[in-house]
Amino acid sequence: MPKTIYDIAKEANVSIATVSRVFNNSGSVKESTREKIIQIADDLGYHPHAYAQGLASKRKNYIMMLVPVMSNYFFTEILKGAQGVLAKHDIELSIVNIKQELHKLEQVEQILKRKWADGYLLASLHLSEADLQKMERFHVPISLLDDYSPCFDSVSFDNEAGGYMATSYLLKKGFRRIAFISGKSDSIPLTYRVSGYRRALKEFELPYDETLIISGESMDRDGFTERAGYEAMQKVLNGDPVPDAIFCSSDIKALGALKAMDDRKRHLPIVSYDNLSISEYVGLSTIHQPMYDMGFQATKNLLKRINKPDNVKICNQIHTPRLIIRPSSEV
Amino acid sequence: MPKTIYDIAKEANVSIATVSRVFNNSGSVKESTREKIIQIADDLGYHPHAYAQGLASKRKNYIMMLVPVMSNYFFTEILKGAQGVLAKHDIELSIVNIKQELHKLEQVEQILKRKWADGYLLASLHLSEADLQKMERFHVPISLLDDYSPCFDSVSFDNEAGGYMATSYLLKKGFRRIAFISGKSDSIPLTYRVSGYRRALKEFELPYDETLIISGESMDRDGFTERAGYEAMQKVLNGDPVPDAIFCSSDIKALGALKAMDDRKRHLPIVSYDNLSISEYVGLSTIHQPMYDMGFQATKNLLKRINKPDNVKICNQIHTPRLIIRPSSEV
DNA sequence: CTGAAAGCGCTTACAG
DNA sequence: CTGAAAGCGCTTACAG
Repeated sequence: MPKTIYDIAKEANVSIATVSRVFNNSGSVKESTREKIIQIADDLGYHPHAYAQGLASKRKNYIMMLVPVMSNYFFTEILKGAQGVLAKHDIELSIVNIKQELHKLEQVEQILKRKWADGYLLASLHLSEADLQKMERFHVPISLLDDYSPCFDSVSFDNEAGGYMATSYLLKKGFRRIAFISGKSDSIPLTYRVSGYRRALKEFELPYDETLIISGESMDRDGFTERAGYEAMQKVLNGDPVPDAIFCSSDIKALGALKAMDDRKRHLPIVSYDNLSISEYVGLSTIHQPMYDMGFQATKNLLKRINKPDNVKICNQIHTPRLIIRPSSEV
Repeated sequence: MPKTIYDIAKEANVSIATVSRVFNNSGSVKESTREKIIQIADDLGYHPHAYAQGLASKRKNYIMMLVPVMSNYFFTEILKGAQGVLAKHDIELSIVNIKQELHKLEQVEQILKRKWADGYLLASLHLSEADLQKMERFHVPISLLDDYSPCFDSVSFDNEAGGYMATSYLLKKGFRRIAFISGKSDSIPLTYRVSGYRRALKEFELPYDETLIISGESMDRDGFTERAGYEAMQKVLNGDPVPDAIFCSSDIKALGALKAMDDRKRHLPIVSYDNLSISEYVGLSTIHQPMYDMGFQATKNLLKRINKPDNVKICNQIHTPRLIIRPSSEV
């Protein structure tokens, strides 16, 4: 039932090679026959089969983006950045969700192996360096986003700087006991944020007290949920003495933390992380990261790598975040 | 460089047919040769090429989900539902973002034509019935989610009932002038919600006043943004007289509306729509829709349709939403 | 249990 | 400007 290149060729009295050429704008085809072929293809509803093209040509004009939990609210911005680049290239993009629970590496390998796409954007996957190195044997273009590796193009954030900025802001306002609402303890970005937090403390000649690093119990989505933030904040408020201020590792958790404070009628200044669009509306001070630009850059890197797999030298970009002050820290 | 089925066959001293059989668990293969082949494939890092398999077998074990703006926060739940079904089937799922700005139909057709997947899940696309009918000529399994059509399997919500529930709840509490914060006026779900709103008014023998249907100016993401909600709420508060209560078409907009009220220090009871996870934490009364179940059902429908394209009769499921009361409506 | 061979729907040198 | 033909990496009757 679906038409093939043969149907079109027969109808137009040309060889399939000619039909192929008009659909690829490759080789020169007489204008009149080109028009005839386009016309016939339209009438018959013909469109080249993606798999046949991919198999025959090695070029798929298709890239895949692998991301954990789609709920990363800032993901929308990354996506827009990617689409900003792709719009002019006639390349399709699809997104594959990598589940947190299972072994991430296996899921990623599973996709790469099957040769679905010309290249892959790995976003916020936070694989270990060792795992990332294993990706090299697939010899497929890969571009990292919100992750760093010396072996791949990457666009990442300076999480240490973010942690430092948030913490030193609170310190400068005179707060001394600053709790850090954390998450899964082996999270790479969180580790860096804690480093920044410690550096700020050190600058103020304050001791690092690890009992101030606090997480909730809920661990779905790596503890990046309102509930986990709520639980963590309850612990904070049970502290003796109660801390002076909070640095929270994500806006979503901060929402939970705010509610915990409301419920206990006890309000501590809080700075969080991500600058989701909702944060402006709940008045949350937070660390902003340029997600759109990241998506844009990472996609550009990938295209470059697809076009010249080896000629381009590895490009590692690091973006510095920005502190945004809103009422939540001005209590 | 990448290995093919021929490399494995040669190494194992068998034909490619045999290798193919072990990778498909089809046909019987002597246990010892099966093991040998698996072993060799592992050593050489062989994995079947998705495109070659798809082209040769017609079966791709791949489905695509087409969705507008990924930012639909409730999308996570739908995705989990879909994954719940797929987990046992060894079928891969990817997500393609359909941009709102451009002609949606063309984008969808572009994907369907290329025969990427065994079937497609169209979620919240809200294409017109006429557009949906055009999809039939691709003869490809399609399952609708948050949309209805007599021509395709679908799982949808009763938006009219949702509008009715929210409105009549406010009416029962004694409020009489109820504003509806809307969005893009041609939105199909919004049209139904307004119908429900009107039905509730009628039951209370109140006139329908279309000046109470209010939208913001911002129209990105079809007006489903905090900003649009903020703008709309400003208009509401400028009303003369100011309405007694608000029915808001989405939680995200309600966040903007709440801020507008805070800024004006004027608090009206509000019920909104979606029950995002954040809503619990900001205390928003809202209409809940069973997103996980929907994702689950729609995916089941799709698999059924893929396996028996014609034998299964079209299944249209409609879910009734549920009102959740929280502080925002209890002012 | 296994192999030879045709076929899936394209692309792309090569030759003219 | 155009065609014949080989090839991309698989699957699947068919035959044994």
